[in-house]
Amino acid sequence: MPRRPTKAHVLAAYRREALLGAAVRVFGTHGFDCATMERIAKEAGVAKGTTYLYYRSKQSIYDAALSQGLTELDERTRDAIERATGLREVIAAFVTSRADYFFEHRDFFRMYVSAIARHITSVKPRASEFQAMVDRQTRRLEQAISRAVARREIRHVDAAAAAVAVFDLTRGLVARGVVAPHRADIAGDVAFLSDLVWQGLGEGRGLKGKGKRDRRT
Amino acid sequence: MPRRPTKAHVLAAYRREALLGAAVRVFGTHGFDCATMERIAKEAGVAKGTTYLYYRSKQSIYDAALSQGLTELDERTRDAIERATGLREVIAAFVTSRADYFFEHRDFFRMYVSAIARHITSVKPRASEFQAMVDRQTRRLEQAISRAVARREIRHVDAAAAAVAVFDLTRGLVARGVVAPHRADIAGDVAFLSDLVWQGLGEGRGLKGKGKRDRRT
Amino acid sequence: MPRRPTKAHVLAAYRREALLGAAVRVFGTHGFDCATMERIAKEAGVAKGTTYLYYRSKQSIYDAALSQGLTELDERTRDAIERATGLREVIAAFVTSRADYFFEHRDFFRMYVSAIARHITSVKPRASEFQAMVDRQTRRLEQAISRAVARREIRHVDAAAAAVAVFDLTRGLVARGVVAPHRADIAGDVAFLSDLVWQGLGEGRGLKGKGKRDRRT
Amino acid sequence: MPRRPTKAHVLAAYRREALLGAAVRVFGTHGFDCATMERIAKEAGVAKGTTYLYYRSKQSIYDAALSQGLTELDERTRDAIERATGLREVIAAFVTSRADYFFEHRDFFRMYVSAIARHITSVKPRASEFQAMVDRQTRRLEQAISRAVARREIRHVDAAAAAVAVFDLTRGLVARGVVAPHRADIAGDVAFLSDLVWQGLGEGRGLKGKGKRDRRT
DNA sequence: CATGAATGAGTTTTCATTCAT
DNA sequence: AATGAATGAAAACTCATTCAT
Repeated sequence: MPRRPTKAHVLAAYRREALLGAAVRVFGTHGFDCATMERIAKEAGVAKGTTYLYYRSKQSIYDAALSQGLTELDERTRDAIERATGLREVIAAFVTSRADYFFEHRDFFRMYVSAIARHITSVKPRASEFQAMVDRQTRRLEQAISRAVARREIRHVDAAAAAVAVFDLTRGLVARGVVAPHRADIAGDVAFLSDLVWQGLGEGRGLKGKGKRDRRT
Repeated sequence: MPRRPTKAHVLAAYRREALLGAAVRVFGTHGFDCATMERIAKEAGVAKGTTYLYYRSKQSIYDAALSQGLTELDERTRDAIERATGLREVIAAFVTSRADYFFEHRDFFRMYVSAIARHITSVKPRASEFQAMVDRQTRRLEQAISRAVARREIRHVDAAAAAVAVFDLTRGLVARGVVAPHRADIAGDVAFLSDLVWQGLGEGRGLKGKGKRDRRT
Repeated sequence: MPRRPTKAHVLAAYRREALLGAAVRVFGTHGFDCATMERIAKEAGVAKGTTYLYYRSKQSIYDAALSQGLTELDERTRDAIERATGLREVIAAFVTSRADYFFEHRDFFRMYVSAIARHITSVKPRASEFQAMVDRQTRRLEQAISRAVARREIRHVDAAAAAVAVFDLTRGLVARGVVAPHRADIAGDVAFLSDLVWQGLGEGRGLKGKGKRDRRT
Repeated sequence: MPRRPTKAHVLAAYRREALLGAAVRVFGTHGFDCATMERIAKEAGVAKGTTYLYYRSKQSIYDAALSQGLTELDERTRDAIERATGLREVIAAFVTSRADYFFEHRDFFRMYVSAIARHITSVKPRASEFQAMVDRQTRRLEQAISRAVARREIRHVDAAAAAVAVFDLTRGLVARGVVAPHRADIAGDVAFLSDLVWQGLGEGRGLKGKGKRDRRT
């Protein structure tokens, strides 16, 4: 019976939110291993033990923070893409919305990058869940590209490959912007990448091609 | 009189090499913080204390391993690029040589990615040295692009931006190959990216452009 | 509002006290370098990690233990001297109060001696603070001697030199009592030293003298 | 058949000497625990392993160095005392010769002090041997005092107590000179102490006395 | 619910001692 | 005899997690 937002429920939600924000800041500036529960708790304004009332473990608060950020990011990207018409606009929307989000949440971007590193580093663990979250990020873009191919807006490319290419380019763009915060021409960078890809996907000069294949890892 | 590769010298070189290899494996599969000197030592077939006869600290063996790999990688890329004629071949050579190197040394790639994460996570430390090593990786590609622009082989683009784009695409390609080792069509991926960029850099259909600017951060 | 000796405060004070006591015992019987935090913790009845909740480092608990002992010792000496009238009584009070304190706290004496050795061994470190603590020990005696000279109770001697002489004699007396606990005639020893000095400071038989000079190092 | 100083024997003697000197320097400036065999070896100009050809262990080279220094010191004191006539001269000779020796060998003094601390700190170990070496130091002075009592040169005091008093005063004098090397009036200090004791031992003003007892610990 | 004191496993690093060359 | 590479035990210190209040 999930009704009536009790005072307790409100407080609990507030706490979880505060903890998640603190977690992003601390994990983003220290990395998983160097971050301490003590620091997260202090940053969230609670006692160390309280943290464990809301999250089972360090790993679990890390996962929650990561997941929340990725979901938010995904929503932003989805909304931006939905408003776009034509692949050219979709690509620009994808790059822009993601870059904007990350520049607004630099700590989250740091955390995100280190999560990827953690994922690559260590063959074992719950790879699939994180992988799935990341895959979802390119899903919509991939679909837009497929449709563009179908309606002959662009040449016949592997939509998944093209999507991850845009994805990778965006990540690199943001990474450079985050480590060198003084750099200015983000808008120019975005435009450059969009054009590069847009033109790269057009009917071109003697391409050796690459047929449509299933790209899903 | 430092001549004559003494037996001792040979042994020492062998040990350093073994330790570096072990370090790459362990750092690559555990990350800096979770890697233990004990494990590195065991992996190298020596006792824990021995490690410290060759490297002053955990950080120092990490740095050495990273630096050696990046240097080797750079040399491979340089040689491949030098053999190429025309920008199209240069780009393909860059992507191919790096992808090949990383697929031959997956553990090093893991270590490399986690080094980047470490670099992004934590604004403070000896950023510059690592940054310089990474920058060097794109230097040659950037120069080739500049020359291609000068001789009108491609349109007038920001060479640095184009170079890091290729760099980022390559990294993404490799990352996917490393986490999903079963995937097959590496050659196809390389061709796709090369084409994408090559065509993207050509004289194209109504680009909104981006003038030449200094991209150096 | 730092009032009300909370239950927590009492417990913390108790812990600090227990740890200090344990530290004196362990440092006293093992010396700084051979003492281990584990042993101190066990001696205090807590876990290893707990020690670090109360003292930042091994050095810091050592300093605290030493400082507390020296302060207590100084207070005892001061009280004893204040009750004395005439230099003869002052000297006896100095020797007696210190000897009593050390015999009551043999472990602290051991620690104290090894602190002096540490101070002498190694020219570099935070010498001054420890030196100041030690210097304070002779301050009051020196003043009493000065006054005795002024009122012609004793001959015109260097008060500082005389004070450290009494100080050194006391230390030797205690040291012998501590290493050979069976020895009995402490009172006799004290009397002997007091007399030796008292008579030594009187107007004597053809002294080659030593004028008043500033003795402060 | 200990004859013919072989070349080997000479070399060995030289090595032992060099190692002992190095040991005094290193133990004197670092204390037993912080001194390393490596450093001693380097200081002596040999390899680490070589040290173990001449001394079984760290403890054993420590003991040897200490013992040699104490023996030398004892010989110097003995010679000085033998040349003296009358207790007053004997006392001055004792203080002077020891102070001189220590000021010539400050590192040895440091080592000596830390050896005493080690002896007091740790009830267990081969106490007796070191104790014996130290006791020997006061033996001759004690005998001279006994004779002086016998011939009524001084009042009837406990010779052993008087001897250790002089001993302790000398140690304090030297310690202050060693930690504060700039201080000048060593000669003045020596004279002051000699006078203090000499007069203190004379027939005095209303002493409460202390009978002759066996002082040997 | 919230707290924060307590725990102890785990990590890096040092160094006396050994031993093959 | 001399060397110095190798060893591994030991110790300070950190921090995720628990639990009594």
